[in-house]
Amino acid sequence: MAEALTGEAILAATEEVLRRYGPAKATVVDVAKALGVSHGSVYRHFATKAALREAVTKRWLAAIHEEMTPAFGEGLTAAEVLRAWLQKLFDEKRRAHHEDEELFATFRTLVHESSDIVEYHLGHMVGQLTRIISAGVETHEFVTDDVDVTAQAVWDATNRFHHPAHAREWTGPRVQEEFDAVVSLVIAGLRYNRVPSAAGDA
Amino acid sequence: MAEALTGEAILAATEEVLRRYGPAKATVVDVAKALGVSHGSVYRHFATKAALREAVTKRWLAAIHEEMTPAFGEGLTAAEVLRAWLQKLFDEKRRAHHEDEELFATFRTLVHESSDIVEYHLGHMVGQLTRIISAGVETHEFVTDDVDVTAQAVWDATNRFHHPAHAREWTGPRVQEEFDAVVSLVIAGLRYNRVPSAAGDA
DNA sequence: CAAGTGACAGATTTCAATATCTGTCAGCAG
DNA sequence: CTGCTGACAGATATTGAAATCTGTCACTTG
Repeated sequence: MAEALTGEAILAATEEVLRRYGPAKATVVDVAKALGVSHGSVYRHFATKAALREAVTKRWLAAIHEEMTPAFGEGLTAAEVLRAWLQKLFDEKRRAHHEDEELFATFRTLVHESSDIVEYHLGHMVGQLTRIISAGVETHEFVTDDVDVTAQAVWDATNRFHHPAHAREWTGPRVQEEFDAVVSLVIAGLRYNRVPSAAGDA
Repeated sequence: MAEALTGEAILAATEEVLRRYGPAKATVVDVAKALGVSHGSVYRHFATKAALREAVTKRWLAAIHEEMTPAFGEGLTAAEVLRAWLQKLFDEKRRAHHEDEELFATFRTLVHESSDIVEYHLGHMVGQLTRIISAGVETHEFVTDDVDVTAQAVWDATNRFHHPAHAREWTGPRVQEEFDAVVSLVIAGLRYNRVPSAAGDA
């Protein structure tokens, strides 16, 4: 018998099986087979198939989170940082959609079931937006009454360019242009935004 | 034999059948049965089942288009007209989602197949946005280089609140608040979009 | 005794036979 | 002639029996 069976080894094997068969066909028995153990052993580490699937997705999202740290830097305006961040997110999602097709489909499944992993992911992403917007508010580049509400609004407004339900639309020739237009509109809005309750007008 | 079989009668019967069975179960034979004719007769008026389904949806969308004429009026700012229009659209979609559940599902199916009816619908909606934004540009309330691109951007930015893929999210308690935040951000953006000189921040 | 096994019950999926549906068309009735 | 019918071929959907999968647990093994 080789090394002890670790959670990490199971996750790696599951990812492999998921890539090969896709979320619809991958079974716990397949994972066990890939590891050369009985499926009962897998259940010693992960209580249910859903838990296993979520753990794999969590691992996958962690890599994306790593990538998605805002690039604050010398002489960059908050608007530039925000645009770059949103662009990177869009690029990353597009890449994942057609390169990690099967894992992406797993992620889409989780979104559909609105698991707490997804909730955590959304919280993380909106949190990064909050950081960027706060930085802009501090330099008076952006104006807003409530950074959290505004960060959520920016997330929602760019929904079409990161929500997996719209992944099929990401291949069209006009998408980048449409993305740019939305981001420009959003950035313009950040320069002079008030939440509804406090909204004055021109 | 009763009256002649008209396209209109077939559409009404189809809508009824669709409401009763839903898009997954409704068949052309069901429609013919409801009309007391053979299904061959239905094919005399509509070349395929898809054409029939699209015609019903077209009819349904026409009613929504009727409803969705922007309410320009004395003393209303373009921002007010825009917000009211978007709110009405959101309300109407939500209503349709839970009252006309089956027809809404048919519409969702069409969106998924990206038929030309949907394309027409989107064109119409973005066209209305163009009208509203143009009016705002004329009174210098809004600023933009390209009204069409901006109208599309407004449509995309509010995607989460009218795209049927997100219908399930429309029931949460926070949705209205999130909708308001996005609309406020968008309206703020329209005031300041792509302006080189003028009104410095704050 | 910690780590893994494999047989088991109930749930879910597969598969192939069967039934139904879509779309066509020759022909019938007014 | 015009509008409708009904039988038909091929495509699609339904169904139920068999196979597989999930999750459990008493038991082996080092």
